[in-house]
Amino acid sequence: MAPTIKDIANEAGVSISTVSLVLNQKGYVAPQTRSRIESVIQKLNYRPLHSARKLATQQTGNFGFIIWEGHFSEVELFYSQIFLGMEYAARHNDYYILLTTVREEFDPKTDLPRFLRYRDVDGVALAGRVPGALIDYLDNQHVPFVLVDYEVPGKNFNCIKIDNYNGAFQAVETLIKTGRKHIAFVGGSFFHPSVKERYRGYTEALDKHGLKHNRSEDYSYCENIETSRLIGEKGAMRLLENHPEIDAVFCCNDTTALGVISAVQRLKKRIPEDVAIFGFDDIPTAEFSSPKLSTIRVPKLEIGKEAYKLLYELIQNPRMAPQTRMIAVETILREST
Amino acid sequence: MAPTIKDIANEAGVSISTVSLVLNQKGYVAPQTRSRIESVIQKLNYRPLHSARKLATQQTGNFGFIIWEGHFSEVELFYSQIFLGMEYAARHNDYYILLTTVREEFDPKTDLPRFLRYRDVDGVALAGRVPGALIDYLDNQHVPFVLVDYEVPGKNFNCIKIDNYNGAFQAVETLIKTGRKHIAFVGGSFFHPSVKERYRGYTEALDKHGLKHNRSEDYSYCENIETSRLIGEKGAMRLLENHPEIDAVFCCNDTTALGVISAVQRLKKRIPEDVAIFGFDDIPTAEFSSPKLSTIRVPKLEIGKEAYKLLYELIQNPRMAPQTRMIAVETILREST
DNA sequence: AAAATATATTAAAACGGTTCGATAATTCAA
DNA sequence: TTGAATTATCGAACCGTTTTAATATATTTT
Repeated sequence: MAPTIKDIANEAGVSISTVSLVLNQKGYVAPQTRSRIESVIQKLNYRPLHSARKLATQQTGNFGFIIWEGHFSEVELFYSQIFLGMEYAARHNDYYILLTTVREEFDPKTDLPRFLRYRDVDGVALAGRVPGALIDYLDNQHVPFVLVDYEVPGKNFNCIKIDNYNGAFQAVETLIKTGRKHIAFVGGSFFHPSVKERYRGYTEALDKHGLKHNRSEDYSYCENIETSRLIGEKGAMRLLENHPEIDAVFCCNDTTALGVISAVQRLKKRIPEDVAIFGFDDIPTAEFSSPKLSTIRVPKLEIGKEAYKLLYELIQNPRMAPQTRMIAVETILREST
Repeated sequence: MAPTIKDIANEAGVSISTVSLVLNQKGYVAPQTRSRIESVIQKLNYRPLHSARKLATQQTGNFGFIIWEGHFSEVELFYSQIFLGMEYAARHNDYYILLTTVREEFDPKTDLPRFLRYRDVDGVALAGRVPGALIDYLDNQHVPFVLVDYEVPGKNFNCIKIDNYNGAFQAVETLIKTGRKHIAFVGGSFFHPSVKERYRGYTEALDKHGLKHNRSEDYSYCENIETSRLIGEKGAMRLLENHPEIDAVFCCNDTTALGVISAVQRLKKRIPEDVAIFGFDDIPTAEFSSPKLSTIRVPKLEIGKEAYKLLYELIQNPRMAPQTRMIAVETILREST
């Protein structure tokens, strides 16, 4: 059997209280006692039992990570990477991250994730767009939570945001600086605040450089269909057929951009000579597409790490005022521009 | 505060033992007592506290899910889907799945996942190829584990296998039946038993139909480089340049096939008229590539579910003899053949 | 030198469940 | 009718920690 705190206490000739104190670095323990206990711990390879510790401290030691079922599969590895970032951060700490998905038609009565029903988490990270009913539930039940890459307009929740506006602005400005005059926008639905922000970055970059004529609705294509890739293909087809003068496309994410690439290639136009293409996210595939995709790198691991940190601080200090943390992005130039 | 078992007992006018009995459906409880207790539980929305229960039963209530760091990112959503399958199965039960990755250069001394170091799991699922040192560790420490989509030659471990041989055989036979005479093979390293099996299915299908001349080494390309996609591109390039007569390529997985597709398109050959392409796995992207990819569907969710079930049985009956469960695959015909 | 403070250790009471064994009431078999 | 078996309930021990408050000793301050 695995040794318990009692075994350590006996072996070291002290009470279990003292062992607990060195375990948690609390109170006063004489230096030589401490080191004696520590060496016994080493020797017996002792680890405190999670459930016992959690029972005593009245914490669960878990954070939840919730994502739309569709997102987890569709948006490639974007959210998986954010999850990994959280998991990495949690490794240096005493928390486990429980990943689960919720269905598109979410009803808190029946679809509440198990770890919420059983109160098995101390807090929750919500990745990407997430059912409003879920957010309301967490808010009402006072479960600490942070929104990751999402926000609720008009509400002041804890969130980790990506600097979508500046990323888009930089991307489009880069396109303009390389001489592109007719820059189109292709993306998903404006339901997602990130898309909105990226679109805003796009338009304001155009404005700054006096390319207002790009801003007609004709130059942008937004639709909410099954997959981002399909949006890219359909969008590129329609825009390029109606407007052969288009010489660059800024895409609202990389998956969409991959769709655009394949459509442009089918139309026998050269990339980047005839049409330059810019993505957003820097998913792993972006580096291996042909041509390799220029994009705005979103540091996904760092986002996860930041989400973890915020959640952790929230647990330590439950009355902390909600805050927003903005994660900077980086321009990555490859072959598609 | 959340109600405890004591609150339920008081409210129902019984002892906590009795409440515990109905909670766990054990022993004898009079029908009317049971229903009285149940309605109190309903009314107060009581849930037993995980850590308390786990402390008492001496179980952790967790299973681990371990995967190479690279795999989780590279092989698209294959393993994420298997994870999801496990998570779905666990939902109807009392287990949580803790997902973590291990580095390529794994050393049990320093890189042991936290939940193993702290003995926080009752069992572990290992997805795909996984460090031998990790398997040895689990075996020595008698941690129940199952290999998913992997096996160790010569060792009799619990595992969930995909029917790679028959899948490959079917795929190649399908190609042959549509008149293809020169069928190439492109894939990753033979380090992975699945690749070996798929190659065996490939060769035996050729043999059965008297296409032995395909079997020269010239018709297959295997390399272990960064990404499967790149393997596909390089492989297709080399094979098609040296052997213009090749009229079909069987790929060891879908990601590789996507690489092959883009190489073939770059060589200005038509798919499937000039070259038919067959994948393996049926990753989500397969349905949205152009042309859409014909492939062998591997039921990833089901694999996860089966892994969970096997692990669960293993916990119930620790002295169960190691067993292998084979998951059947399905041919999916789309546009690339 | 006495009082106050800091250091060191521990016994015992939680934390919220499960389970063993005792006890009592009821049903069954001989 | 009696003894055994079954049904029903509960007290108490236990699971492995943390934490509070008490006690003892050493050190500092007045």
